[in-house]
Amino acid sequence: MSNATNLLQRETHCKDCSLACMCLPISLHADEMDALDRIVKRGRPLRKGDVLFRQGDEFNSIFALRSGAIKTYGLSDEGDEQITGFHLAGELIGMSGMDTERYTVTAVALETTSVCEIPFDNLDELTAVLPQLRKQLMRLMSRELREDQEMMLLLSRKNADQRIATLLINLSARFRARGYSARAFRLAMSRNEIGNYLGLAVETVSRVFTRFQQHGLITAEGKQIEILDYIQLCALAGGQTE
Amino acid sequence: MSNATNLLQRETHCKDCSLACMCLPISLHADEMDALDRIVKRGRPLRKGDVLFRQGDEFNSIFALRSGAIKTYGLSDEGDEQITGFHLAGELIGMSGMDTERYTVTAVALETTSVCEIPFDNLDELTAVLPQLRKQLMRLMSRELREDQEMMLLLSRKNADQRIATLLINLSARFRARGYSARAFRLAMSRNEIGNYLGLAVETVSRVFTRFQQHGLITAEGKQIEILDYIQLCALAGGQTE
DNA sequence: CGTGGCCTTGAACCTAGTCAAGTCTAGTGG
DNA sequence: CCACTAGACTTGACTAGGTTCAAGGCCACG
Repeated sequence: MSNATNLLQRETHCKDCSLACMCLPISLHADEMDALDRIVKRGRPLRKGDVLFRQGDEFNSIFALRSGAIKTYGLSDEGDEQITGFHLAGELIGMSGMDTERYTVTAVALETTSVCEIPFDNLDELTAVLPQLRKQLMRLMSRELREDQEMMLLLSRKNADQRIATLLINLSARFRARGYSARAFRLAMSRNEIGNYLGLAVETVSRVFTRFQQHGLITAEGKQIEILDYIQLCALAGGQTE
Repeated sequence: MSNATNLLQRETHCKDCSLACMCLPISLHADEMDALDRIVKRGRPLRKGDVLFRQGDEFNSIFALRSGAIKTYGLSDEGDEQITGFHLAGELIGMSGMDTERYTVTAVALETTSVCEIPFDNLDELTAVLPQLRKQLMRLMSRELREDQEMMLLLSRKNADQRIATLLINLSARFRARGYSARAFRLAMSRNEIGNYLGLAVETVSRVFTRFQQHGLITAEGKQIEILDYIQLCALAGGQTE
């Protein structure tokens, strides 16, 4: 509505978006991308701590992250939060709500974050006429299934060291894919959130970070991480206990 | 090809299938169901131990289970199998292969099992013209995402007792949904497979079963299970340690 | 400069894993 | 039909990795 918003909207069409290559528009033609673009809503950025949607809210849209980072969490039976994922630019969230018509998790910004809102009914109609879009939506859901399976493997098979190593390698690869350094980056989430996500106590996370530093695998100053021994960290993440 | 196969095929159209209400054809009209039916292939039943598809095989079809039970597993980095799910009649499997064009898990029959093969390219074309089918396919994927999230919660938050209780309650509900007894049923999987799936050692699974019996929650004779105290088992599965 | 939140460190405890027998069961062949 | 065997299951004793509890340090922000 304001000039600022208009400016923001004008700046960011799918065809100009550097993330298009990993987002929904993959392999759409220019006119198809326009059609997609027309249904996308781009609001003002979220600030750290802002809620994008709440578990139980009516499911109307899925969201593509344009920048920043989001955590999603559900409430466990005891009422405390269980983080189900950390999401970076180019990723789609909210899809698990499709089944029940309500979001199954809450999504909160970990830092200043801008998102594209994609009303699902419109998207659904569009997928009927754009096979490539349909395919990509399916692909993204399928990929999430695969990632969840890897997470299950991590949770049921890996020890604390391996879990943290896996997370670091995973983040590193995702940063690289987005054009950032794979070697040095800043964690958007707290130790507490890492522990919650990986099924570890905060204390354990902390201890593993110190141990990794003592062994010269990484340096960690607060949230600033540098990977020193990528090879060995990979090996750890991969499974074998060195 | 044989008479037997023809008979089998004739017997089982989607519109006659008792599982249609939880499978893909939900809320399709008769003619739409025919269209779906035309692309479905129904082969001879699998016997216990038969492989439906292998991790790494080219992804061409998804499969709907008509009867029996299937386990899916991936190989962990150390090379041993990690079971990612037990699947019963009416469920769809193979969808996580969509992303990579290869199946990400191996699917093996736990008992005599018949499946409907649904070539994905045909299904995809059909979803362009059948909005209800598209919706249902999305829903099923979305549901699987939600179930995976619950599994992650189980693996990162629940102790051995709660895990086993959750599995039993979950199976019980699924049997009920299929018209079988929710109170007494036969497990298709071994203790080993249960442990593998839930991230527990076989010995732990065994101990929990005995403990549950001592506390009068269930009886277990081999794979035959009877739930004696549904309420308390639910409470356990739900989270609180009684 | 003080406060609160986040992070780190230490010590004790506990759950589930591992190792090692031993039992039960289903399937096989004499 | 029964004896035999391999695999599945159970049970006990010990161990280890991670949680919990408790305390103290660090940093950012008012």
